[in-house]
Amino acid sequence: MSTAQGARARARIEVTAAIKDAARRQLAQEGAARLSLRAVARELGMVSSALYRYFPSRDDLLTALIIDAYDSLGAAAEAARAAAPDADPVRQWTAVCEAVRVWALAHPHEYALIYGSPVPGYAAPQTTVPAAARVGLLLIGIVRDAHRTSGLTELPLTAELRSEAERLAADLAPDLPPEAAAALVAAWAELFGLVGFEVFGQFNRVIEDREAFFRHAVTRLAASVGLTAGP
Amino acid sequence: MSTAQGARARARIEVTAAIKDAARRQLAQEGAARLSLRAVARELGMVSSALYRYFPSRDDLLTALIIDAYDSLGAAAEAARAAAPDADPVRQWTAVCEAVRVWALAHPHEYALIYGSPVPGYAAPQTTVPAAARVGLLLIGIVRDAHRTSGLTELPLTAELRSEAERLAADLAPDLPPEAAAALVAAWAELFGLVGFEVFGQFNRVIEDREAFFRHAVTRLAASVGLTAGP
DNA sequence: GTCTATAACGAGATAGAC
DNA sequence: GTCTATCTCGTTATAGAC
Repeated sequence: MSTAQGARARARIEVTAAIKDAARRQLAQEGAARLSLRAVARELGMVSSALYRYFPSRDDLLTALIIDAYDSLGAAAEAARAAAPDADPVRQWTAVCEAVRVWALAHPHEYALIYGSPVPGYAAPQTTVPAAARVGLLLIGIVRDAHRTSGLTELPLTAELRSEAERLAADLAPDLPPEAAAALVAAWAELFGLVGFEVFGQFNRVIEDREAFFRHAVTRLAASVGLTAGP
Repeated sequence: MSTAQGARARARIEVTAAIKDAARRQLAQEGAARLSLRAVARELGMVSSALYRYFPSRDDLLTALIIDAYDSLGAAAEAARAAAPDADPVRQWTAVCEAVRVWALAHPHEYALIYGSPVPGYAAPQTTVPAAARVGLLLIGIVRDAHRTSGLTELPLTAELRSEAERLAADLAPDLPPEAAAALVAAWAELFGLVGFEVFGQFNRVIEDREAFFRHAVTRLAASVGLTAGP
């Protein structure tokens, strides 16, 4: 009976994966706002009520897709950092940024799901937070390690922002100077500005060699958080 | 008869505006993907086919909303520049950036329409280009004026990007050094990364004092394009 | 000529009875 | 799970009011 249970569990996992795959295909065609459980069921030859065995509501299916997207992006970014030389924080930074860009260009609809316009009527539950935080935490880790080992270049901080920057540093990385914490959050948002503009077509007819442009921009972002090239 | 024509023309303008207003209200509730001509007509007490006298198709209505949004944002940004001191390019830059942020926070759904995820099945026609370019051209103008009068600080440029940067400068502002042109385009995208993260909720539970944070970030963006404070 | 209303099409969603 | 009756949608053809 353990084999029977195992088979059942395996079947459940497979069907769940098939549902998510079909939903992702629908995401590409119709967008998240029009994601329809019925259409997903139709594509799978199932009846819509059967889907509710796997996802209690459309929003739960959306949540699963969002978490998967964040995790897929996060895994790609983490792998890129792991493959970059340990001693060079700028190389690590640019490797992570480039992995984000490559993933986004390969999965534009999932990118739109997590970094595009919010889906009307949908509010992301707290369960998405850990997956959503992965790329940010990775960037923090790079800067923190560089701070510990080779140090950061000095950064400016206006008086107006001091208390917010101190709160930020306390939350994100207590060992980091507040200047670096504030610069890090800004660079994080700016990175996704660059990626979003490319994925959503704002660079059409503006930039030709987008890869070179991006590499240059994220290198400057690395400098803006205080990173300097390793040996 | 000129009065009769004027009355007709005025009525047409008024009805057109009412349709767009209702459509904007629908945009906020349902999102662009679900914008429905019939719902707009219903809200106005019209019949759906009557709308076709004003907009030949749903996509044309969307296009009109997009152009209006770009123009509203562009006008706000241009007014902010005009109100900032002529002699201080950094103040002008931050004034424009802050106007973009304020407009986006006041019109989140229209912001999503123009800088969020693309609407599935909709391709923006070339007629949106002039309106879409207004903010970018404004930022270019600030940097170009600063270059002419007070000069820019020196900027780096990798060999890899040189040809792209030269093409960019030739397209956008032939009098600007290629370094500044490349930095400008990057800062432009990064600005909308900052704004998008705030409007779309990515800063929730991360940044408290978003206004101070934003001001600090765009001041650093101004430096990244070579601007220095005036007298 | 300019506009609105009626009716219809084909496609798809939805709710409920069975 | 299935079937059906009733919604929605974008769009068009047509007829008539101003």
